[in-house]
Amino acid sequence: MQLIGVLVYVCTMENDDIHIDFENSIGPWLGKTVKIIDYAFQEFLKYKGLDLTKEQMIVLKKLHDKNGLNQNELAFLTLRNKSSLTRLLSKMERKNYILRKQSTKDKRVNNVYLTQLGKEIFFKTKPIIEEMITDIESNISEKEKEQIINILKKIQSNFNSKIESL
Amino acid sequence: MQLIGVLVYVCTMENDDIHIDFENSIGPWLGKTVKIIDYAFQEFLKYKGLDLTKEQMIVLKKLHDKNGLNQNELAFLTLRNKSSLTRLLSKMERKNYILRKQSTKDKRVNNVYLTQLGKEIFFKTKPIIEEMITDIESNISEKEKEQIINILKKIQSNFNSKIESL
DNA sequence: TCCAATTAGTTGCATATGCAACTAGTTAAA
DNA sequence: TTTAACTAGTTGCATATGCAACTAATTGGA
Repeated sequence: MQLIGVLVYVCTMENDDIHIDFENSIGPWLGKTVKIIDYAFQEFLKYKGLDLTKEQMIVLKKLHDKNGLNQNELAFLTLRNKSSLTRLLSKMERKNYILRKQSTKDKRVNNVYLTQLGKEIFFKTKPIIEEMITDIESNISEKEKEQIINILKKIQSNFNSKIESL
Repeated sequence: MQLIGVLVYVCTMENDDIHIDFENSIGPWLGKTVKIIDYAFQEFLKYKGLDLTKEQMIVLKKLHDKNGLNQNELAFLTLRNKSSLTRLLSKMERKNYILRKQSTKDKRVNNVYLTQLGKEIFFKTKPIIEEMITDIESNISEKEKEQIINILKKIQSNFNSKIESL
């Protein structure tokens, strides 16, 4: 597992940047943290023997919350491009986790449903999600959790106005 | 720009999840924030007419900090797999931003250097990096910046032990 | 000295992703 | 009603990425 070395290294790495104070800015810290979490999640899924990516898991979860969402809605909820979603769903359909059903009201629309297998897979994945959440937040106080989420909300809103103005 | 709609939507979205408290956990907030930042960054680079991805920019920056790093070191510093780095460098070499030079001391090693063009591109990119950092941190106080970086460090260290124990 | 183990980098195969162009179905306006 | 504009989803082309298997070079131990 090559990346582990990388992660350990980076996490103990101090600022090596004397040109731009890049490593002491929020952005790079966010990026690294998410990379580490994503990697751990993927490892964890593999370790538990689940044939599933993090992205596919999120789709399963959204469908578990509300079965029959259409692809547009799923793309919105999972924060991805509709073409990316198309291909994600195709892979999941091939594995028989989900099912596309053309809407009778509007033939352009596909409603997406969990299959029995998809439900089972999600059921197996749920404790992993919960454990990931616990792991991320261990050693983090309730107050810190509030703090970080508030700061993240602020950052996001900074970019909403930014993107709209482009 | 399709994603903009997505971003605006998601950022005003409240917790729709009654099964697992996923949307009020740190993980998903981190993920969304990074996605938004990455997207804005990419848009910004395109807007400025730079033929460069965020990933390539990071490589340029690392080489600007220390020209002649080998691929192994670059992979470490940029937190990516060596095979991914190989291909990233190939694309950058094709664009004549960087140059691989085989080490005479150890013929297995490639030292990587910025070309003149690579230096120019980095020079043009630098203000964009600085503006991104400013954007991310606007409306964020110095104290909050410290807070979030500390929390992120804690989260990262949670996963160091986790990954090592797998 | 010579062979085994290690190391740096590449490549095949897989995933995920965005944009732009496309098809097909729907809506709205002339 | 008929056509233009829009919408949902797909596909081609591009990027980035990880793992495993590979090559070539180096190192270290018997």
